[in-house]
Amino acid sequence: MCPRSAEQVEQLKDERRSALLRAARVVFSRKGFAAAKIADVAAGAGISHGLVYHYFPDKEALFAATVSLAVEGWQSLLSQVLEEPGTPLDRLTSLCGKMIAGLGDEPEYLLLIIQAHTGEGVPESLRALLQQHRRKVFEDLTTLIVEGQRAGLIVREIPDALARALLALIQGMAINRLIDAGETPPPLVVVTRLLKV
Amino acid sequence: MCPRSAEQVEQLKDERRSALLRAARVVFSRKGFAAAKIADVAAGAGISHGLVYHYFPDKEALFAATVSLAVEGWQSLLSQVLEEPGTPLDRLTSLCGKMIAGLGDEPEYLLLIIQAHTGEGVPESLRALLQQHRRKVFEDLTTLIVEGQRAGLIVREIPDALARALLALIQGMAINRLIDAGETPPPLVVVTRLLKV
Amino acid sequence: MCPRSAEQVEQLKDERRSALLRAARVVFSRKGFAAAKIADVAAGAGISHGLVYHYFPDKEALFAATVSLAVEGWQSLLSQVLEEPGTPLDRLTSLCGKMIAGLGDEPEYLLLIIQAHTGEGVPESLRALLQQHRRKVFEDLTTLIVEGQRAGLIVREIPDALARALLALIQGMAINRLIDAGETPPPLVVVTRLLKV
Amino acid sequence: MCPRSAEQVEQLKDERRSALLRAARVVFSRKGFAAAKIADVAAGAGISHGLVYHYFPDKEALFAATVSLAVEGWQSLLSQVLEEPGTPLDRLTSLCGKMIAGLGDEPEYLLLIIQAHTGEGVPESLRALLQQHRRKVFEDLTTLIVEGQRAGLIVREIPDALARALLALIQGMAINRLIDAGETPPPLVVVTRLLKV
DNA sequence: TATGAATGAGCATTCATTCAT
DNA sequence: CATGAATGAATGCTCATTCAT
Repeated sequence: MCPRSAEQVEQLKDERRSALLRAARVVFSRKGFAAAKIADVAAGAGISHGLVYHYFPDKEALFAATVSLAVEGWQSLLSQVLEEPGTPLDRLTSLCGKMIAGLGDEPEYLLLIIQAHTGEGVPESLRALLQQHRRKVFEDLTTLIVEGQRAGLIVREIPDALARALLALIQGMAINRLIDAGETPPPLVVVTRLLKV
Repeated sequence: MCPRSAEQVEQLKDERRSALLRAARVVFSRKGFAAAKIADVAAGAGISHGLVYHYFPDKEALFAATVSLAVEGWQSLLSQVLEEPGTPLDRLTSLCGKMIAGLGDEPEYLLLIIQAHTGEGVPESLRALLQQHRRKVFEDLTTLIVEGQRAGLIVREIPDALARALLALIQGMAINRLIDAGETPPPLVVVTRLLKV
Repeated sequence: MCPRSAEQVEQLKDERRSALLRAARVVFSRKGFAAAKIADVAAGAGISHGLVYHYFPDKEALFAATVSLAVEGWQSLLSQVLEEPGTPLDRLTSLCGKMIAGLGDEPEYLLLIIQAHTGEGVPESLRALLQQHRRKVFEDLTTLIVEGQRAGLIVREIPDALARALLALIQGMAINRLIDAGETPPPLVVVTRLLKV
Repeated sequence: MCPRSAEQVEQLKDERRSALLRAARVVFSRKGFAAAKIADVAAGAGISHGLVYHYFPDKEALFAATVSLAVEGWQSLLSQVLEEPGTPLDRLTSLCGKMIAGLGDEPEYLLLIIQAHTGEGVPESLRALLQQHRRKVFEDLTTLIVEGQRAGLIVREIPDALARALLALIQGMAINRLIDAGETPPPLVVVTRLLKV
């Protein structure tokens, strides 16, 4: 009845929703959409499987929300880096550093996106979101690379090819992180060798 | 009954086994172990789903055989390249070229290995095989890299880190190939920038 | 705490109980016991689904109460008509008229009784109540019919058969009312043709 | 391999399909769509629940097929009677007789149609089929009644009202048959009293 | 051998019921 | 008392696996 309680209830709901999404990120990224069990996600979030359906209408919606969150995380990371000071190469280096650091905390982001791309039963709307996201990332990367090339800081290869290689490298690192959690990723200086003149 | 017939039968069996494994490679790599349906694989090989069980005892065995084949392909590619003439950098370049070319024909190999690593229901023996494979690949790569560094052809970063980065790049390219079949992979010269001094 | 409040509370409870039973009548008669959702009934009564359990111990009890009410309505209609003045045929005609009129307001009574008869999960006690009710209705009807026959007002067919036919006709009309709400039931004069000499 | 075997297999499939539809008719008519369990139908047909899905894609399709069959049975009965010789009253009497006799063997037909009309989760196409069926039955009955009235054999009430009453009576009898299997339905002569002058 | 009918374990989803607030 | 979050049993449906033909 009192506002405090209502707020707390609301907050609890949000927390649980977040916990669900966190658990979903782990489960979906490791197993893919089809193999992931709602019961696993629920267990990961510490709730009963039935309760999942109070927060998301079905497995597909939970997956879509999880992937959307990952995409948003990427987008915000990207736009944040784009506004940093320094040369284009500095910014690309910062981006790679942040992505690599992110792999430590949340190695699932990239995996999720991969699963969503390749998996079955992924709704078309989600696939469209991902395509759009992919295009945006490439555009931003390519823009930075071209700027860096003009400044003479980045090697004069086809910018698109460089962007593709950079992303492939980061994604590959995410996968290796998942395959072997103990392994340390290659240091940043190795990654940026792809770009430097 | 007559030997000829028996041979033909034997040959037919082998052909079918191969067809099955080919279909399985495609289906498993795209959907993962759990989401792949035996019926899909059978349809891909042009036989009834019941007949699959004349060639493999169960789904797990079919998956294990498929992954083993992929691993063997890698191993043979690797050992073949190691015996090539030329500098260590030449050989590494050749390896990368072959792997990239392979992505065009059979982009599934790497994906399969990833699936096998992360999936559920993968038998321990298969996981062990993969670990061993992984270790061998790293060893060989590292050896080549060290040789190249001694020859002053390869940059003096931690060899293990370079090997890791190279593999991550190739794997990432395989994934992007799967996500967007139309996309052309980055050219070899971009890939080898990771290594060159 | 004060008596006034207690009374009001009591009254509120009664009103809510009635609202629940009214909503339950509609929902149960249209969907049957199994398909009816407690949440639907609660929504129909304008309360939360949890509150239903303050008024009825479980779904079965709510159903039983709903059916009992329908039975009581029938019984009271019947006993009221039996005490009316006029010939037995007059009273039967009056009964049919009231029943037909009732279909307009509350077409669910008969349906409910049918649902209770055929449904699963209906407690034995309820089924017994219905059997007894059925027997009583037949007895009363048959008595009236026999009287009417003695008075030469009702056709000399087996009284039990006439009673059965009359009830079947009324029930069938209730069903058609439910199937097609726009349809007008056959006029009373057609119904009583079953009986008249 | 031999044609005999193939035929037998085909025949077995048809038989099982029929057995399924027979079981479905019983289960659906007694419980309605929502409360009927696929497992019950399967058990009634003597097969496992999984096999049901080799014959019908889902519960809804099984229900639709069951109802369609019932509708077809009605339609064929009706058209058969319409071509019989004799006066319109003779034909109506024959129709009622056949319907009453049918209640003995397959009391579910009418109930099914009722369930399909009132139930939840019934696809719109099925509902349309039923509406159309209903309209056709009314038309045919009304035509017969009008003819009979012209011949002076049937009472001069509103033909539509007579048709409605006749159908309601038959439906009510079907329900009572279901409620109390032991009970004998009213004799034909009582039913036709509705019509005769 | 080859087929596909048959079985049943497993998972997504729903909903009656409970209970903390 | 009133709410709706939480639980878990039940049910539709899928699919790996078996086996009669």
